Amino acid sequence: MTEKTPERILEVAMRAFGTRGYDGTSLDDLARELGIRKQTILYWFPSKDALLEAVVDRSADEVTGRLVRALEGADGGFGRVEAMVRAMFRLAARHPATLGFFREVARLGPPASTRLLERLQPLIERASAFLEAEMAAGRMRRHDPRLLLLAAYSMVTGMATEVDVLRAFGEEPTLPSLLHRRDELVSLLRAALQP
Amino acid sequence: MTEKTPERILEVAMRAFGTRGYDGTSLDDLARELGIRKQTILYWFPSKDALLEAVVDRSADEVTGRLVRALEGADGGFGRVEAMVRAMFRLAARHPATLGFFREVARLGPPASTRLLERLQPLIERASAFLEAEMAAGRMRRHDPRLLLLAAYSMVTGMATEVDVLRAFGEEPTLPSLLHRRDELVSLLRAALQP
DNA sequence: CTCCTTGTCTACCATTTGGTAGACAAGGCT
DNA sequence: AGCCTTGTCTACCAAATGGTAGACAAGGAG
Repeated sequence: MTEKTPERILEVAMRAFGTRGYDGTSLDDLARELGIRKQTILYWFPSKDALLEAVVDRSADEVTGRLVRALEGADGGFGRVEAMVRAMFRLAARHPATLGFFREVARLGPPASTRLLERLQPLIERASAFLEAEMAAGRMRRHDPRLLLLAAYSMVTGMATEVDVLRAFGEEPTLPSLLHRRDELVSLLRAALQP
Repeated sequence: MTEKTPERILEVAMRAFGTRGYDGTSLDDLARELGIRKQTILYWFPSKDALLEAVVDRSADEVTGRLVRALEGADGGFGRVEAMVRAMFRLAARHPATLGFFREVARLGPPASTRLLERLQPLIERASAFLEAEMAAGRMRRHDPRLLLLAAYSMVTGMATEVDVLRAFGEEPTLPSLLHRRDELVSLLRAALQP
C-alpha cells in the first residue's frame, strides 16, 4: 500500500472505465475493488464526472510523455513512425486499459472527449507536421498526413485492445501474438509509406 | 407509422446502443423515443439482454448482406478490396450508428461479442481466404491476411465513426469529408497492397 | 492538554433501473 | 352474442446509483 489513495483511485478507475465503460462502472464497484467506501472516493473527487476528468488528464499526460520520449531517441524518416508504433504497443502491453479508456472517452463525447483531445492536440500537430515535412522532402509517399495519423491510431487501438475481435481473427491475447501484430502493422505502414 | 413495433424498437435500440452505449441507454429512454411505454418493449423482447441479442442478429445480417452484395458486382484483385471499403463507408453514411454499435458490442464482451462474431465468421473466412489467394498468386504484396483484415476493419470504423476525434484531426462530419476519408483510405490500402 | 485539520467511515436519501402483475380495449372466431 | 388472442397500458417493486450530512479516530500545533 505504498501509493497514496487518490493515485490508487485514478489507477483503478482508468482500468474500470476502459474495460467496463463509464456507465458500466459504479462508484461502489470502484470502492469495493479498492477496499474502501465510495464516500472516500467522493472525498478526493467531488463527483463521478470530476473523477473522469482527472483520469482523462492523467492518461493524456502519460501517453504524451511516452510518445515524446520515444521520439527523442528515434532517427528520422520511417524510424520515427516505427518508434511511435512501438511506443504505443509497449503501452498496450504494460497498461492495456489505457487505449480502451481513450476509446471510451471518445465514445462518451463532450465534454470528456473535448478535454482529452485538447490535451493531445500538441502531439497531433507535431506528428502531422513531421509527416508533412517527410512527404514534402520525398522521403515518404504522399498521403493526407492527418488522415494517415488517424488511420494509424485506429489500427493501433484496434489491434492492441479488442480481445474478442482478435480471437475471432485467430489471434490470442498473448505477448508473442501482440508482438507479431506490432511487426505486421509496422510492415504494413512501411509498405504504404515507402516511396 | 408503417413499420411494425418490434422493427421500430430494434432500429431505435441500435442507434441508441451505438451512440450512448448499452449501459447508457435505459429502457425508459428507448420507450420515450418511440412514444410508447417500456412494458411494450418488454412484451416484444423479454429482457434488455434479449433486446441486445436481437439487435446483434439484425445488424450482423444487415452488414453481411451488404458486403456479400458488394462483392458480387466487383471484379477481382484490388477491386474487391475497394468494393468492400466502399460498401462499409456507404453503410457509415446511411446508418452511422451501425459501426458504433459493433464497437460497443465488442467492448461489452461475451456473450454479446461472441454472438456477433460467430455470425460474422463466414464473412471473415471468406475475405481472408480471398486475400490469401491473391497474395499467393502474387497479385498483392504479402501480409498476414487476417491481421490485414483486422487493420482495415479498425481503420474503417475509426475513420467513419469517431466524430470528435475526427474534428481534432481537422475533419468535419460532413458527407464530402466522409468521401475524402474513404478515398484516402482506399489509396492508403492500395499503396500497401500493390506488389 | 486542548483544538483543529485530515481522512475515512456509517447512515441516509431521492431517483433511476430492469422487471412483474394484471387491467383493458380491439378484433377475429365459433 | 360470447370468448379468446393480441398488443398496449397503469401500477408497483426491489435493487442499485450518485450524492449529502455528519460522526469519529489520528495526529500535529499552540
